[in-house]
Amino acid sequence: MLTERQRMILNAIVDDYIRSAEPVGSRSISKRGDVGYSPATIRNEMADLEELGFLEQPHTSAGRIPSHKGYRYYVDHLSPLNLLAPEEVATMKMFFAEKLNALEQVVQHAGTILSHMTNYTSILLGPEVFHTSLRHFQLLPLSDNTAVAIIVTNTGQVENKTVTIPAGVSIAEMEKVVNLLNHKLTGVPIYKLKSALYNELGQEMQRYVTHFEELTKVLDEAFDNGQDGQRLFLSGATNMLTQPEFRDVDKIKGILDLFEETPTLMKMLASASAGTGIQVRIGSEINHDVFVNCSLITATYAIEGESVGTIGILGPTRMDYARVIPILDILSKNLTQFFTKKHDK
Amino acid sequence: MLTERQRMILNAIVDDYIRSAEPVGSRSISKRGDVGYSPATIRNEMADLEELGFLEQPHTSAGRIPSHKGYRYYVDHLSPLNLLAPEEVATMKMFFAEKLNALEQVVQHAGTILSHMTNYTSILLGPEVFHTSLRHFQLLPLSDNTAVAIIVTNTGQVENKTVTIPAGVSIAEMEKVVNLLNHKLTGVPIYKLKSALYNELGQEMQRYVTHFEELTKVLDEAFDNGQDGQRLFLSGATNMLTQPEFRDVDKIKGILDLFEETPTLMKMLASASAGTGIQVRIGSEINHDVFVNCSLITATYAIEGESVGTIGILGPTRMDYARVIPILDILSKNLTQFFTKKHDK
DNA sequence: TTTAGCACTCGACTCCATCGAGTGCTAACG
DNA sequence: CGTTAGCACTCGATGGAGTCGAGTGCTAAA
Repeated sequence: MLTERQRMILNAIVDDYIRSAEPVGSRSISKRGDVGYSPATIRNEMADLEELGFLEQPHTSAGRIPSHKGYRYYVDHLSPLNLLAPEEVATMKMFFAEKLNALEQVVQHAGTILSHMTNYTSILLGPEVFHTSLRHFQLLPLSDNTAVAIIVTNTGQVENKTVTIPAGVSIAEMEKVVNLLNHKLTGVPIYKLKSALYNELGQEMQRYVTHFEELTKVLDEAFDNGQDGQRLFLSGATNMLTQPEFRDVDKIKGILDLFEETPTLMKMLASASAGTGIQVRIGSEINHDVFVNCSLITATYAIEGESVGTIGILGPTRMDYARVIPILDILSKNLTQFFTKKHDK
Repeated sequence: MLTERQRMILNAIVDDYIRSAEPVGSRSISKRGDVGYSPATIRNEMADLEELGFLEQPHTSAGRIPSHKGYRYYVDHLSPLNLLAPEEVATMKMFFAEKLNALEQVVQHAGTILSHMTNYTSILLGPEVFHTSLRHFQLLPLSDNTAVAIIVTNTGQVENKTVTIPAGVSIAEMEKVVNLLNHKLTGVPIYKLKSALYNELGQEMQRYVTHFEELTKVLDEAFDNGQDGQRLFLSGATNMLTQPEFRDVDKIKGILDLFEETPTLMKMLASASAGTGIQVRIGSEINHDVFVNCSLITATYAIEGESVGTIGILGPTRMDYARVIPILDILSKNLTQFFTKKHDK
């Protein structure tokens, strides 16, 4: 589709623009050395590239900037992953050498590392409870009509919820049910809890328990891990402010507003997990008006081969892809390795 | 210190400036009606007020703006709490009528209500675990050498931590200890757990258990609720961006950066809890460079007479004190009432 | 003591000239 | 024929001059 020379020039322009955030002129490309042509020649090619839709011109007498299509081409043809400085790779490795116990803490910490290393905003989804299984269930009375339901997963995540106890249900009764559940449901994946409750245990429970219906309602409530099944971690939100394209308060407002809408961000990240490997979404590909000038790069991490969470970097479309992509790649792989190892133990 | 007329004029100026965010001239004050003097007279008084340090002049031919001292005077002499619209009070009442079980959720929700009602940023400290007591303790093995420690308080808060189990300690041994602890420590305030563990139980435990030292280390770890004792909730951070004084990205950057530093914010809020009732800190009184142009208004809420958390509103010094103060007042009182009632049940 | 009148100040805004980076086109060059 | 030098042209950015007007301080009269 593009000649070798066009490819080189487009590459050079995107590269330059990523560095400078200013429209790139033919002269500066010519002087870079890696494209050995005169400004005039480059100008001709630039005109062609613009016609093909890879470049844009803010106004007649300015240089060119990459279009979304231009970025897309650049990313898709990015040279075999750029090498990171060894000390940076070391930083990431070291992080996993640290003794951290709580799964979610590890993910959160990974987020701050990401945002610090890249100077962009990191958005991560914590390990999905979905694919973990029940380790222990408990119902602890607090007062006459409330109790805390506690669910512990095999990964050590603890979810809790305060539930209301229907009038007439005795503590003894509840204990019986809880014992039964622990006996029968330990090891069952969290997402199967509800169906297991109804299908397999329903009858048995009905035999032991008088207030069957009320109790299932309580358990329903306890097992219903709405959006709490996964936690969202955001780090380096203010890095957005350092980007010249967002120096304007009005432009940044919408973005920061969205940062407070956890569910929306979750959906955004979750929709990525379908694809495998590193996924790059540029501008409108993110499907969010406020992010038209942003790019989102995501990767997933897994436990035992099953993808359970997502790590992502959000920055301007003029993002340093060549640097961010390998960072995400390494970090996600390390996370997977770390969790899998931990899980096996 | 000030004449009645000076007080009125100062009041009028602060009032106007809060509304308009623009330097206030003598003419506009004269036209307000509540101060029945000509611009010339008011000009004279304004000159005096400036000399006394209550007003400032951005430049010679501009109106006056209140100085920190001016705001302070204004706040300290604020007329007996302004009345809120009944429907606003109703909004807050309604919120507490809702059936919400988890304590922290209530606080978090209160934060969003605060920021929405005021259009400023709300910062709240969740109920301190410190003053709650142990309801249940549990140690749940996950793998050969790790376990989840779960602490449930009488308020239904659940804290959990993954701990490492020293080699050689058997599960049976651990269970013995946990049973003993539940038997002896239920009802003990969280902050006394550690000392209770050492002083009262040390000897008894030593009798039953062989790996005494290793086990206390584990329990130490479990009971050590570092900064997790309290949770911070921030809402409406982007409301800051709508304030004309922060239209500049450089000015806002520092503020938003600090918003990501949870521990700093915590200290900031906690230092308020010393005072009772509503506390207003203006500009430099907050003791933070980035907040020189901000004011922080805080109130505390209590459980059983003991103050356990703080709710606060951060906005520009040019904040609508007359509105924010009663809102905070009502909400904090409602929170106290709500928690106390809930606690009694 | 209060107020009307007035000269003065100074930021905000508009207009305009200048500057320069970058372009597109044409013609010359190897 | 591809490449390049040369050149006129475009257009945003920059900066200075002029104007406007809100607001002041001071003086003198009511």
